[in-house]
Amino acid sequence: MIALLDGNNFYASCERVFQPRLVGRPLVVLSNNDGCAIARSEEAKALGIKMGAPWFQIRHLEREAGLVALSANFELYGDMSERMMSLAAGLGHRQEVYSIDECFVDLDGIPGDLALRARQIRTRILQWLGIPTCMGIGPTKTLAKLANHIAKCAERKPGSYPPHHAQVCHLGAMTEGERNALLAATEVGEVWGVGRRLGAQLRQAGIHSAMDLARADPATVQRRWSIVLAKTVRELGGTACLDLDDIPSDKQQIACTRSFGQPVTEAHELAQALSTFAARAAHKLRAQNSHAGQLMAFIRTSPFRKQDPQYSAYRICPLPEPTSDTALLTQAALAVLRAIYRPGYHYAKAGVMLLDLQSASAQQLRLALDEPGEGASPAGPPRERSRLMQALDSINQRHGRGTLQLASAGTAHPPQPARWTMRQERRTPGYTTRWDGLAVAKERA
DNA sequence: TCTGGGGTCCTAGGACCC
DNA sequence: TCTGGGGTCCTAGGACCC
Repeated sequence: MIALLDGNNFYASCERVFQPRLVGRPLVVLSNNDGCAIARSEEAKALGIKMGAPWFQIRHLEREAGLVALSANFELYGDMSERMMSLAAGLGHRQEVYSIDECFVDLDGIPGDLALRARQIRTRILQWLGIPTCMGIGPTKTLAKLANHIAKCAERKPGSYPPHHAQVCHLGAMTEGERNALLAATEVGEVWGVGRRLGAQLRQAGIHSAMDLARADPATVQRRWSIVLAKTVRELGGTACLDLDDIPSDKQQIACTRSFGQPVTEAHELAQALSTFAARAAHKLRAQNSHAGQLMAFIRTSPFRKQDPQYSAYRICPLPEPTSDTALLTQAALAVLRAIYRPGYHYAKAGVMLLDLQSASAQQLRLALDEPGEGASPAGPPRERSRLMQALDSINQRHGRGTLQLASAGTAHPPQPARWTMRQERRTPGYTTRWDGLAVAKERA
């Protein structure tokens, strides 16, 4: 059996832990730049706020319905996530952290009543961390996901499923008839791996519920759609096709892209933004001990501003040899910028992607046929560069991101807000991640 | 005025190989 | 009339996930 645990309205729940006054009130967490709603409390959902709703379209609810909106505080959510995952790991022997608020746990070899155990872990996470969760248990990942969906709906939407499945739903501990009834009551679009497009196509083909899909012929599904969907069909039938991935593999690409707080027109502003993004991506790259063989950078105007002239361009820059050096990657990003920048546009977004990633420990060195020093890098001897990057990372780790950076990323210290930096007007403190953000239990008199 | 960010996997088709 | 056979690698685009 496999369990899937996820945090309810995770970002909103994280904020409520430190601001209990928000409990019971409609609450949304906004994307970067306070652009749109990316998490909603149950009360906010009840107001009809959709996932991804632009803030400017729903902000009237602040006044009319007491809606509270906060800027996303990803540092806090990441830290809360780690705490939740370490508690969830107690469920079984192997855990796959699937996203910031979800994990699969392998329950094979765990004796006793699994649903009871799940409820105990759930209670512990609620008590120790303050985050409400739901759990689904099933013989495959897809069924565990489905069970989790049922557990959530049974709790929130009375009448959708039998109430005893609320919070914890164990598909492996019920009769076939009971399980089939639950699958038949579930829209096919709710199945993991069925998105909007596939959902519409399946309904057109007369497949409306999860039960219909489970009963479909995998070979036919594979011919008509894809092997991915055929696996989903088998998984719904109880045959495991997706392994638990408990040892995360290295990323194949690393990106840092941002929408700007305000439109940007000048090349030097874009250069500062791209420098910052390249440095951040390079840091992630070093964290997984990889090198990048290629770098992609792009700049673009806003597709939402239809009255403005539109421009979007990117270029891929092959690197002379794979590297994770911030200076070399920044150089490449700025070279791309020089090639694609056109004056006269209101740029709204830019980004850097690192591609062709490979292990740093198995590096293919360049054969230096026509160069003075063997293996010489334009920035200096590779080993010293590597130590320089280690020093950079440890200083920034200790004193905070942006303490030490390249001059091309901006020279003001502390870094000043610029047109390209994010708007985050409603950000809460780093309650668990910064000394100056510690929650105050009681003010001194 | 105002619309997020970061990933994965699969497929079809073309280039190229012997 | 008749135009091989079998394979790999790469890329762009589509679909999905949270």
